[in-house]
Amino acid sequence: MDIEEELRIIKRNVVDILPGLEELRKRLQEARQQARPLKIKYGADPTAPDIHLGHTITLSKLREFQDLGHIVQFIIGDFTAMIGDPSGRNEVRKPLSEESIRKNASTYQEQIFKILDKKRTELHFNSEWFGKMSLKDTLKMASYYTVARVLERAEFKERFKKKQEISLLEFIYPLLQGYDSVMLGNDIEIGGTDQTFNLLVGRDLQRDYGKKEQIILTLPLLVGTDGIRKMSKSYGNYIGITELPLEIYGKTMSIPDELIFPYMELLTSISDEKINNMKKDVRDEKMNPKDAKAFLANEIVKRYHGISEAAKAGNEFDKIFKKRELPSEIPSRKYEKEKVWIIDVLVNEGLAKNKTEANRLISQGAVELDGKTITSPDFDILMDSEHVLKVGKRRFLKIKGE
RNA sequence: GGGGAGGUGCCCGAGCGGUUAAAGGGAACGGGCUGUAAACCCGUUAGCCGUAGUGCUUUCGAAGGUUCGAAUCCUUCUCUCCCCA
Repeated sequence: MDIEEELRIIKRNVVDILPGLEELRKRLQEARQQARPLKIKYGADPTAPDIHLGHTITLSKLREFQDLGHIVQFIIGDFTAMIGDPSGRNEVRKPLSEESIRKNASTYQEQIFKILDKKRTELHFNSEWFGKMSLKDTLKMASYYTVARVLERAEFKERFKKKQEISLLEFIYPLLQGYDSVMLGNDIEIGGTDQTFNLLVGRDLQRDYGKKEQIILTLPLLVGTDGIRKMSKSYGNYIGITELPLEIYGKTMSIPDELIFPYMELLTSISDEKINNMKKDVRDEKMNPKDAKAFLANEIVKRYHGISEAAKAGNEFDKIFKKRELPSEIPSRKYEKEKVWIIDVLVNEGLAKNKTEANRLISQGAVELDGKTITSPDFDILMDSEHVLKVGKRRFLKIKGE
């Protein structure tokens, strides 16, 4: 493949290349001459084991590198997680136990290979080297960086100005992440735009340790389904790649309209041309945004569950929300009693979190039995035949007697 | 070490002796409408009582106290932030 073509693929969706495109081109050429693959580093934090669409932007980029013949160094920050990861919030995150880290890490491994090519992936844990590091080595590492440099980091600058707490550990954190690069000797490191500073530290440290400096690729952060904050499990605005097809489809259908095209660009392999055409059609009102969204939802489900599951999810969604019919599969539950109080059913089956909520749902007209709205909580379901209970628009349950 | 500010419901944040289960916003849930679980509008959001009341219990960092009555006042403890050294 032509090197320019390779660069074109690499550049797609990338926000920034540091120090610049030229360096990247040079590194590619160099690797070709030496007939070696490039090593691409990506660090993951084992605190949130469920991979969601936000992660897939970077993972897909890694996969592209693999398909171009390069090697991915996937590093799990098990050591740093053990001492607590302070990144992000204004609050220091609790350190994780060794056990939960191990569990999270293995979940990670299962999930990343839905996207990455196992044969072209090296897996590393940073406890491999940090576990053995002496205080002397640590201090040496710390000596390479200055307080002023660390304060350059946008987030620190902000918090420093607002006089919020910054722990010493947080200060060192970027160094730890950077030291991973020193140990791995990677050519490129990729991460979200929020990681820019940390990635740059890696570059600096590699130089300080006399290694070749990594080239940095930053990728956009994905806005979550709420349309406001970045996608994150802790904000509950995420779509996980291991979720059920209908869940993924439905959640995608619930994103604000403005997110339709950004999602298409970042999360699917739909061609730019096709995306632009759709954009235009929606703008000219030739296409209903809902249909563009349905197309997107289908693409996403297809990617993680295959084409037939995607079609099924789409039909199912229309059935429930457009035609207001019953879904084709409804969980069912047996009761041995002759009759059961509606409130008890709602609570027992997890359709309401307590009796107060069950009462509220009924008074709001959210509960239907066999298509009829239940108006009073003073109601028993007779277990003479099978009944279909519907709560809200999307929760269904079949109940029957023995 | 000295001084100051503060910890309120899922989150943010008002309240600073009764009318406070606690304003407002966010989020979630429900309803309406629709093009969808978009947007918009409306409602609900401590728990309990077979449904109902001017009902009962629990909640404002923790524990005590003052008072007919406290998230609001006092004491002690605890945690956080800021300033000075």
